[in-house]
Amino acid sequence: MALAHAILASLIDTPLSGYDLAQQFDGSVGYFWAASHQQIYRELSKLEQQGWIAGETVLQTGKPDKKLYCVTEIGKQQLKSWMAEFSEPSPIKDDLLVKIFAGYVAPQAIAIELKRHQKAHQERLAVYKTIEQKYFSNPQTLPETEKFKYLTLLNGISYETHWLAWIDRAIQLLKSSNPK
Amino acid sequence: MALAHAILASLIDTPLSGYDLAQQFDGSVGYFWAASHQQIYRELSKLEQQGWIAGETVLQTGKPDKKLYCVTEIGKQQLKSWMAEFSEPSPIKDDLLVKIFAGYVAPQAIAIELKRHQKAHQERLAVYKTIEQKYFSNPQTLPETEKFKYLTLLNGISYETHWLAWIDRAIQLLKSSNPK
DNA sequence: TCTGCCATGTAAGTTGTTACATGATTAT
DNA sequence: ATAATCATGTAACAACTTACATGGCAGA
Repeated sequence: MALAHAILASLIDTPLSGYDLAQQFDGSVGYFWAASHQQIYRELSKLEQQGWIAGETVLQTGKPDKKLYCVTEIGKQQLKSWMAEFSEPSPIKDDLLVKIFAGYVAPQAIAIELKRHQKAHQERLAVYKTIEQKYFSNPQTLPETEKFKYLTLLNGISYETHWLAWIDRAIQLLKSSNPK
Repeated sequence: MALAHAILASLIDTPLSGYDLAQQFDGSVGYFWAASHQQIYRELSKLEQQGWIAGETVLQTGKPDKKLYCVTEIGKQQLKSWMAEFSEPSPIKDDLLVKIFAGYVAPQAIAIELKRHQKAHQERLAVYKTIEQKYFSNPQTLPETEKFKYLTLLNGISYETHWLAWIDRAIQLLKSSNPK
């Protein structure tokens, strides 16, 4: 359900094409709700059919035509009522944790995986910190809307920090048990 | 893919029935790879067909018969090679963050949601801490296998702590902007 | 010339969710 | 009586992934 609403949320401020949305979902919103371009196009067709969004084809010279979508009144109402609904914390699905739980390999192999993940989380964190410095260096003076976006960014930073701390601990714990 | 392997991992130590597995997935492994009983039964049929596991029907008195599955040699190999594969950090999918990002409701409504989630995370954390005290009160003396399970528990604790800290910050930030 | 970006989609397959179905036993 | 637990599944649907497909334009 949330993909539809994440799209609505993205279209509230500015009309976007499917392509634009796919870009957006590869960053910003995509950091906490990933979606491929195929999913997005499919969802857009469905939303247009339902009348939650309206599309308008824009002819372009030198580039393929694009179709800009914006949210209809019905769409806005739908978004609002979805926002008012309760939601549960989303269940975790994590390969790495399944692997570690299984513990069916040499600790060495796991250590390598841990280091790969460490690198990935460090990179993600660096991206978030850059965004923070660029757009949110002064949180006190942010307008309401921006405060919400800032909160999601803080969540990302907190999340990556948690992972990095845990990985450190994990590496340490595995080392202590395997001195060789 | 990981469901199959999570099941294999669960069956490595002891043979279990679909029902038993469903119970397990509602706790322990389920904390980082959720699956419903329908999914589990479907996956079990598939795994048996592929020859990764072998099922044996056990007649019971007073209870319906059950089918115990154990991992075959092929299954063990599959699990091992999957464990050696690289995996990426799993993408986040979180309703609450989409809602906050959209910021399309009264801050009040969001504050209510935040408190609901706070409660849920507190409960989860309490469960983890209980497990820690019960089974892992002395991490130094744990055998290798148990160390891995302990690590996943630590991850859970770290994760819930991260959420709780973020929620505190979020509530605070929303309050400061809306004194009324 | 080849890579990458712009822009849109289809098709097939896997995974996950929701609802339905059965039937015996045990506890309230 | 009624509800809950044990135990197993089917069926329909929704969501997601992977691969394939097209075609022009800009830059190295």
